[in-house]
Amino acid sequence: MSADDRDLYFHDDFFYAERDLSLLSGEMPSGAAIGTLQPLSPIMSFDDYLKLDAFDPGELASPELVADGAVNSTNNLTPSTGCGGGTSPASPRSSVPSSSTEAAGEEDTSRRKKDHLKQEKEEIEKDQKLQSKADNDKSKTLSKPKKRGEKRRREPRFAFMTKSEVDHLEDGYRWRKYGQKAVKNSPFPRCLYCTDLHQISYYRCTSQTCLVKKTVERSSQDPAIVVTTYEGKHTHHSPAPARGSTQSLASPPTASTSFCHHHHLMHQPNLQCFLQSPLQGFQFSGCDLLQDILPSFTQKTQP
DNA sequence: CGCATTTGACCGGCGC
DNA sequence: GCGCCGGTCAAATGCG
Repeated sequence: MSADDRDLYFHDDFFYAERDLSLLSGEMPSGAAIGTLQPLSPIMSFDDYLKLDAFDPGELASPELVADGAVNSTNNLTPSTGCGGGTSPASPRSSVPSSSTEAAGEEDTSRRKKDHLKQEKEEIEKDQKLQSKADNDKSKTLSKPKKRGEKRRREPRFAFMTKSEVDHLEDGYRWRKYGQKAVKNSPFPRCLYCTDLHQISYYRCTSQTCLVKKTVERSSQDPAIVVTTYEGKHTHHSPAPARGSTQSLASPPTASTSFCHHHHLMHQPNLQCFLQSPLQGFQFSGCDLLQDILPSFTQKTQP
């Protein structure tokens, strides 16, 4: 990335941390964390945040606020504050609590209530599941012993946005990819000029006792931005180092990048006024073009 | 050889 | 009730 590119994305008043950079992607020459969610302390880095013992999304904010797009209430896009203007509030390391994934959720309160009610039941089921899983261990003798009927537990989630060339950012923990899907949630379900789908990757912490999951997707606004959504809480203190190197943690830039050249070319110039607010989500400054291109983001409704 | 990734199939929730 | 879609599983494959 060139200096010009940096200028393109980072305004004077938009804070980004080089430290996060190096942490998040060792091989990234000049990539930058465009913003990391910072619910606790504006000083704490992405890395610190993740490793924090007290790291508990459920405690960072009430479930109402954190769980499943709850932040939506504060995720309204404020129409603009002038490009450079920067009213980028407060916390420098601003974040996008409710990224495309979250925002798209748009779960209503009833649904969250449901989830809440189910939570206890599901937790029991989950424990049982884990138990049986441990029992079965490697002896998966049965072809499909998995009981799929059980409902999933919805952990509080939160998202980080990071400008990175790699999809999977190194956060100190080991992750195992267990799925990848093309999502339609994106404002660009399909590129106008090609048929590439906006894809999302699903990762799980490799620690057997840790149930933390995360999803990684390219920002719908800027393919150069990686939106990482964490779900759950690490139950272990020492993140296991990647085997060998960071290779297992960070896939090559081209490995599973979901954006197409068109996106990249088309939208980059429009993101120069891209701002973030920790509590208010995105802020677009004088980016009419961007709003035209991202109607679903600037407004909830999509044509 | 062991672990990670890929990828198609499958499942469940939700909206219409 | 049906279809869509997000999320997960698991066999196949790749890689160190």
